[in-house]
Amino acid sequence: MKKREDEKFNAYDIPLDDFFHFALSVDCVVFGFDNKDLKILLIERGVEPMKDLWALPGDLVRLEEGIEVSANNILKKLTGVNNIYLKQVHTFGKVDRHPLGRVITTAFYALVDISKIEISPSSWASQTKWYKVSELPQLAFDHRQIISTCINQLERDAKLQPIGFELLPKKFPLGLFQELYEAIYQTTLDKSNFRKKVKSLNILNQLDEFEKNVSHRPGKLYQFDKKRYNELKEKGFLFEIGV
Amino acid sequence: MKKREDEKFNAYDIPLDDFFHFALSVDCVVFGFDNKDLKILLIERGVEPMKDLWALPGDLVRLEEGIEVSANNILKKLTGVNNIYLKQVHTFGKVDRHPLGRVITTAFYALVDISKIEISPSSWASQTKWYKVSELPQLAFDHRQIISTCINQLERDAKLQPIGFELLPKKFPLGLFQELYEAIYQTTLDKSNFRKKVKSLNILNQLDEFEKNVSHRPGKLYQFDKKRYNELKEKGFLFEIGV
DNA sequence: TCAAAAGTGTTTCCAATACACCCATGG
DNA sequence: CCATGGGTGTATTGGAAACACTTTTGA
Repeated sequence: MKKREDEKFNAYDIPLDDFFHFALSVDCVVFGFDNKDLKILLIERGVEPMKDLWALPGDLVRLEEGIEVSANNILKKLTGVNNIYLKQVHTFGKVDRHPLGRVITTAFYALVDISKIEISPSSWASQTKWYKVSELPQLAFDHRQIISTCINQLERDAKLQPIGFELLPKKFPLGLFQELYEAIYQTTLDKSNFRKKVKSLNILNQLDEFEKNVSHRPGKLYQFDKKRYNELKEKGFLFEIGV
Repeated sequence: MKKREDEKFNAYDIPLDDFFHFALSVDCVVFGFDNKDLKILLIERGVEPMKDLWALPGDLVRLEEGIEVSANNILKKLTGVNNIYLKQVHTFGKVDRHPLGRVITTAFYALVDISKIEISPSSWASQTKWYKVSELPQLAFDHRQIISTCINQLERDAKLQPIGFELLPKKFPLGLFQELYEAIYQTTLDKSNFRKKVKSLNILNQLDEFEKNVSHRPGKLYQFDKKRYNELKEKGFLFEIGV
């Protein structure tokens, strides 16, 4: 890092060094889908400030650490899994949003297959819990707003990208797929029409396997065809699913 | 601002003060529409680093200044106009993206009516110029990437929101409106169908005025009906214009 | 034999698309 | 009188939406 003590900069003629006193944090809105509900993973903070309040998993970024790397590290700590699907959504920078100083935070959302993930509380989290998006507790900082922004973004993204696959097991019946979209859009969809539409997208592989241990006719299992999806995406193809 | 010299924080057990050495900047991708082309406003940097290179208008954020406020101030300086349409797009935080230290930057795009805006170079800009998006010069920092991200975002937004109105004069003929969307989507659209679609959205007021001084049949002028737009938006109405 | 969800087929209807044509103005 | 873009009408078609129906499993 260069010396910069007596340089001037910027339209205000303020010593350059005065600008280098921000902290940057990363907060992750981790979405999961479970039992017909869209859920978010929250932690109970184990450190000050706002100790014991529910909050988003997040952390301060170190000076030599990239933002995306930092977000990935948080999820690695929490789930043990690397390279979870992450999308940067928005940066929140209100002057007084953090009691310790000028901390701006960049919010990401993450999508995980809730059935495959084991959560392990870490140093800054004394507890973790999946909350339904409709039943969130009181939250620290401006995390309520962050969540709301991320939910909106997820809804918009879900309409144009086959994002849902990240939230489901590798193999899944179409009924589950539909329930997921019903949870995201908070609505109900016509079964027949939903199936026709999804199949017409040509990004699903039908398997020769069936659901097990269900008290109704077992559904065929499907798999996301990522290769085919990327081919179509190249061509500018749109994937409108649901509403 | 609180004392924090000897507190500890965060999973890494690093002194808290070590985290407060980021700088934050704001960069604006200002879009305008002129003569059938989508254009971006660039400045020639009048200050180090990267002096004399073309770059996005932007500045370091002061510690006591909000991010959005900072973006607004930049545009105010540049155009003399307050409350220009601004949208936060993405935050870029690569560790080595800035030669003076760890500077992360939040990118916004702005939409202006190019015919109503007078640009005045300010302290950090020795020159300003509107460039076609297809003919950009060499750019400072990672500004090429920032622009590319903002163009993508604009394209996506234009499909779902009547963003185009910000780029046009208050009163405009439908032909101009169509040309704008053709510039954004880089395609041509069928005149008759475009008109039908736009009119069916019910967010345009037809005026009793006509274009002047054109060497062809003058077109009727239209105005954006913001009130009606907001009503429909409340109801979750979608505004797909063009492709 | 009942509940519950899988899975399919049909009809209706609207909106996207393609395309042809006429109109008004300046030069 | 022609080039230019404004402005309108119509036929076709594909897909969205609504809804009825059959199938397969566990309990």
